[in-house]
Amino acid sequence: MTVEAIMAPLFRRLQTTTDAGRDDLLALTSLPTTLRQYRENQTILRDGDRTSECCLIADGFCVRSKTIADGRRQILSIHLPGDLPDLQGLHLPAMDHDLVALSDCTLVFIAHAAIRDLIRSRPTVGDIFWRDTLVDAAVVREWIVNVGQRAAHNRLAHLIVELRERLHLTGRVTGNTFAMPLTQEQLGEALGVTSVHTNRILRQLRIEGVVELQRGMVRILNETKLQELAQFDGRYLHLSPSS
Amino acid sequence: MTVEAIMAPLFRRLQTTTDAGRDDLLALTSLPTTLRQYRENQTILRDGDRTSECCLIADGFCVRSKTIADGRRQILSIHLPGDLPDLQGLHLPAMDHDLVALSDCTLVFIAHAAIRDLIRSRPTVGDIFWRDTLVDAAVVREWIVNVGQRAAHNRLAHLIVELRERLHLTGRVTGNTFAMPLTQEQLGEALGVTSVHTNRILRQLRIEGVVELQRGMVRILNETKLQELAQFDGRYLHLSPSS
DNA sequence: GCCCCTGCTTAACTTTTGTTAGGAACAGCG
DNA sequence: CGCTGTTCCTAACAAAAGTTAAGCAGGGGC
Repeated sequence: MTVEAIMAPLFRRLQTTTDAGRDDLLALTSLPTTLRQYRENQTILRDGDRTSECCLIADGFCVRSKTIADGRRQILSIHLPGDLPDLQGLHLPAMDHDLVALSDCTLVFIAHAAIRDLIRSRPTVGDIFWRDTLVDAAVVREWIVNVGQRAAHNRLAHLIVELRERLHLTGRVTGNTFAMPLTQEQLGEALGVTSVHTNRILRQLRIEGVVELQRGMVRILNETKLQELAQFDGRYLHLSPSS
Repeated sequence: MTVEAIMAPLFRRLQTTTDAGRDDLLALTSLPTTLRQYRENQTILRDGDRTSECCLIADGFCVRSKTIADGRRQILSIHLPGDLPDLQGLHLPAMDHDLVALSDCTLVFIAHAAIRDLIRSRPTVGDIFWRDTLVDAAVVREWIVNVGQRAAHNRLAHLIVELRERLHLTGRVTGNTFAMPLTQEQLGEALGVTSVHTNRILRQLRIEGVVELQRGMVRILNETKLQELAQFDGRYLHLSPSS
């Protein structure tokens, strides 16, 4: 896999969401990287780990999650190709959550030292990365709203729309279908409900002809109804450099 | 109010949580600031606002919140003296949530331009601020776990302990008492439950002799029981520079 | 001192969600 | 091909939380 192919989703995302210059992106390709493959369900980083490198998702889906004392688990965010899910490690030495591969994944790792060097010589890259962690935080804030205030079926609708918007950025939506490789159990952990209840909601949405979820693929059946349920306002994704 | 008095809580916090040098802190005092007072319940920044300055809380409590279409509101985080609750504005031009004064507040505003200049001349200050936004994000992530997985009384206990830990950083806890100036309605908005249910939980905790909340002051009656309920693991606060 | 407003408190009732417990479908593997 | 383990699906029942509707308490303004 070439560096260009690995970095493609990141570049595509940065090109539309930031005003990174051509030379900034080029500088990124010169970073030394280590490619690693992960299997479905494999833990990439564990709560408490101390990291000396950051990872970029070249392919596959990952989640951040936290497990509390009684064994319950909460998924904190879903990460797609082009995401840098542990960029915070640059300034927070210890992980405060797990990073897990949802599907088989291709990740590349970049040493913190190399990133720091690049930022020192090119402060704009630092600004782009800082902004990236801030958008990430904005997504996490909206996640709180979802889990805290919306009814379960609205939550699911909102998550589906968010994921579609973010996948669209890197050209991973075809028609009304896209990948969302979470089991109903994991979906429940993301939404803060049990797997039984997730199943109930999915059935309801299927029967009402809103969306269908099969073998990790979402198919949107009725866009209008979906929008109505999701009440999605994508400003928090900060998709344009000026937002 | 002198610059020193205004910056004191920020300095105290940075001194224990980062390895900011004396000269870095000194450099902060030289930033031009504008002092503004806000009344209880006054909105400081509105969802959608475009900012050209950041604020530092010198005194009082603020919250970030989001209101969804049906009028429900979710509180996303609580901010204390020494916090920079809209530092993200440095790289995200538009607010994606509200910032509201919970109590009467004293804030100072610092122009983005001045901060950017300082960061350019002192990259360490940039690192400290970046880290600050990352810790903020970590707190928000834990908030998801709270709202998503814990039962309502555990949520409240967790919030109380978190707040105490953070207030302790700037010496705002005396014995087993500290300020938490949220109405039961607001507490519900923070925990993702209704005000009626908040009242139920508070009554239960009062009867069981765990905590008492009166006129915006928390009084911890039984530390052991509180810990048991909160299952608090403070690593996510990243209180030491090496964590 | 009284009024008014906000916040607190409670109860009765409804709805949502969790729990427990199965069985069915399906994929991977020997 | 049949075994095994996971995921999906469903139902019956229990618990948690929301809704609605009151009355009460206390502080600020007149």
